Amino acid sequence: MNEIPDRRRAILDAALICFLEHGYRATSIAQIREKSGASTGSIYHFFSGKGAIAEALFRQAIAGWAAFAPDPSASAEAQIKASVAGLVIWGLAHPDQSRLLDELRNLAPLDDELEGLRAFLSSGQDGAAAAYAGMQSSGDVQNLPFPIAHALMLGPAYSYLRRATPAPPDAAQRIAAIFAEAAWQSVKA
Amino acid sequence: MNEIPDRRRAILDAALICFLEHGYRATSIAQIREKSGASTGSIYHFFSGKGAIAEALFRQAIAGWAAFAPDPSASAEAQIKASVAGLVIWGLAHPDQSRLLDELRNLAPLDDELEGLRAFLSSGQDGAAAAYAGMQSSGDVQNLPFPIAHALMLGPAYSYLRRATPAPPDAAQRIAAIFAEAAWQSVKA
DNA sequence: TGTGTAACTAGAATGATGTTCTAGTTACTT
DNA sequence: AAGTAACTAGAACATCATTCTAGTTACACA
Repeated sequence: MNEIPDRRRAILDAALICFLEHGYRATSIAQIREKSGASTGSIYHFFSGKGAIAEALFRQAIAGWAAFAPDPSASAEAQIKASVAGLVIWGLAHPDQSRLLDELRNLAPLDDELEGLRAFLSSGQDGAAAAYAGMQSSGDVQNLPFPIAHALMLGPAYSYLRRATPAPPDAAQRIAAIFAEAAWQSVKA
Repeated sequence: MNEIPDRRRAILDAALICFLEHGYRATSIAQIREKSGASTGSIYHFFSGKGAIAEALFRQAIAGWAAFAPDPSASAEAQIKASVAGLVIWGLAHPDQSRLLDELRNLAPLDDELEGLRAFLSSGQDGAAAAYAGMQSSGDVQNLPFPIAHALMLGPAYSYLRRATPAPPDAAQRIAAIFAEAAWQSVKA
């Protein structure tokens, strides 16, 4: 079995707290070192650098959102609405992690430290593009270039969550429904 | 007339080139120093730091987009469509500057160097909120909280431009029309 | 039980960066 | 001609991510 060493776990926990509190850039290795109790050497033993720590946390956070993944056998409308609503509901329930994801997603193309994240992100992009292509060929959605369709569907949710504050579940449901409906209206055939 | 080389302008020009080429974060003061021919001291004489240079360039770039500002006497539909289409057309004509604006806009809330930019951005946000409130009270648009309406209208364009490549004017017009139409459909009463 | 090897840890050294400091030099006013 | 404010230069400084060197532990195997 793959047991995660305590040190590695402690480093990740400390880094998550620091990243949520001060953001990725403003967090120094020294802060992570002090909060985790690990030494510089230990940190660089487990991770190739600050970017690799962020990447590990990114994958961990995205797992929380993945629970809302749409059922591939559902209708195009249901899949798209579920994707968008799931993103909004998860984001409003975990605004800190949501903002961290957004920060890292935007930083990745520009920051060489986050090169590993770029590959991970573009693979996710490929999956979404394939799913949209399927809906297109069954005539459920408009025949748009994927970058445009993607922006139409998820752009509003990303943009909103960037500045959103925590919301109680019922309010989050209402807000999610607005974005889900708008997404579907924007791309439906 | 003594045509003294304008140090301030040279610094801004050099910084713009560096920021467009490597991004804000990856640009060092040393690079700006070398490209502009100014010394470190000169740079810090004219600007309080790297963030202040970015802020000056940000205001300069936004002036280019402001040429597309909608006519306040037009209908709500025309104003909203003009705003979104203008953003997309300008962004596709100047992808470098557009990406720089986006980068700085996303970095501002997280980077203490860019504190000055935060005030500037939130003042712009206030103006947009007031304009939307006016359309709301005349019953032209849905009664949505402004952060949601803003995300619905401009989120897709922001999201698209972040990854877009230069496009010829006719293609840009077509793409802009898609986003403008979607924005209006998302918020119209 | 001893021994060798790999995993792990520590913290000092390194190199790069943004910023500040000190000491000038230039331009303009009176 | 003198004074002063604007400007310039580049060394000094503090902080950061990262690398390096020298250990210490855990554990397989004799």
